[in-house]
Amino acid sequence: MHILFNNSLSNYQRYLVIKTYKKDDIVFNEGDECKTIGLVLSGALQISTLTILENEYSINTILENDIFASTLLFSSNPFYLGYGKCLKETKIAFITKDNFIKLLQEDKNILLNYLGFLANKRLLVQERLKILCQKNIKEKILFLLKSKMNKKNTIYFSSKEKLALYLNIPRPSLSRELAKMKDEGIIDFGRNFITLI
Amino acid sequence: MHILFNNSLSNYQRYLVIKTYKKDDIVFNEGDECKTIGLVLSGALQISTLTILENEYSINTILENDIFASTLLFSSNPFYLGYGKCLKETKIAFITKDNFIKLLQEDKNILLNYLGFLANKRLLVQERLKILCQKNIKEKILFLLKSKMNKKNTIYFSSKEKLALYLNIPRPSLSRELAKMKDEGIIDFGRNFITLI
DNA sequence: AAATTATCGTAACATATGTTACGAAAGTAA
DNA sequence: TTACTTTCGTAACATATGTTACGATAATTT
Repeated sequence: MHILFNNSLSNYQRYLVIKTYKKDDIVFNEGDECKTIGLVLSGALQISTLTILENEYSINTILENDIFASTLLFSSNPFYLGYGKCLKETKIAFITKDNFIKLLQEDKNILLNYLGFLANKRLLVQERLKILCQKNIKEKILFLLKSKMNKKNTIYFSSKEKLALYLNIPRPSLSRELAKMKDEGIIDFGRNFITLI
Repeated sequence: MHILFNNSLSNYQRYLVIKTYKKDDIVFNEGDECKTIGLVLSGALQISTLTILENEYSINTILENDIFASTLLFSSNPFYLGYGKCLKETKIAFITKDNFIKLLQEDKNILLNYLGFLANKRLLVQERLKILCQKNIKEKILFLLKSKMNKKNTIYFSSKEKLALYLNIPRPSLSRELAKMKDEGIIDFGRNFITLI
């Protein structure tokens, strides 16, 4: 099911513009005015945003069935702070602000879907915030486990490097702490999982 | 101006229920189902949420002209994770989910106000997230300055203790780093301000 | 003004974490 | 299989940060 539309996209043709991009195509540039919300229908869009401090970019990848610019569009300064580039062939549906408002007002399902989407996004960010606020690496790992583990007390991840990035710590620091906690008998872990004992 | 309503609240009487609480009154308890969004019209509501890890509460204060439970109401598990207690006499307007949806669909201004409110909330959280992701205290302080300072390159705060809490560091660590940066000639600071040089 | 309380700066010390480098293990491709 | 690349664990070292305590200063109350 689509994140916004319960019915087929074709029912909403008059509200949206669908564009198809090739790999490395630029979707928007830094400084462009943000006039539309964007739904990634397929492919992957990489958003690189200039950081305030240095001339570096923080990177965020929008995958299939996700939405971008949803916050920016309704903020008081709706200009892109970075650029968006496609990582592969990507199909995006754009909806102008006016059309989007119409959709939200006319279609209760879309409104509910969108409010649910925003709630989920916010919960994800808040969870990360809480993890980063833990006072040391051990607590970060435990918090992550308790909030994300399944019924078998296990979390899975693609790589330790990615996990360390999410926890905002260097990978060797993560490895060291995991080894220590395994010694203490608190957890077990493998190449792509951690289990709480 | 009110955060949701452009006109007088009395125009929306049939959509909302206004309650007045005394100091220390409980507005909701942990485990209660969240069926309404709440607008704090005056006073202050302190929300204490149980943390996952320990039997501790994280505290969040909702002041006049702010909204609470806006995320919870549209999440998949809408039950309060903590309790809400009034810090002084407090007036709150409650709107049921159904009524709130009606308001959003029928009144374009309310929809826009609410989307703007959510956007601002999200930007605030993201900004804090970015600060916490800085690799050391100096960078945290600089990031804070560059994102929040006024035209005179200055930020103000109520106390160093509060600032340290926001940066998620101990107060003495903040003091030490500020002194160091003052020595280096990067900043100036006083009891309730920091200026970038 | 005096007394009391809250906020803050400072220092000494302990320690958790960052940094760097290297070899082992796993994964991938030829 | 072999060669190559990526991911990972480990260790040694440097350092930033946490912790604790105490006096100074500012703010508040009496």
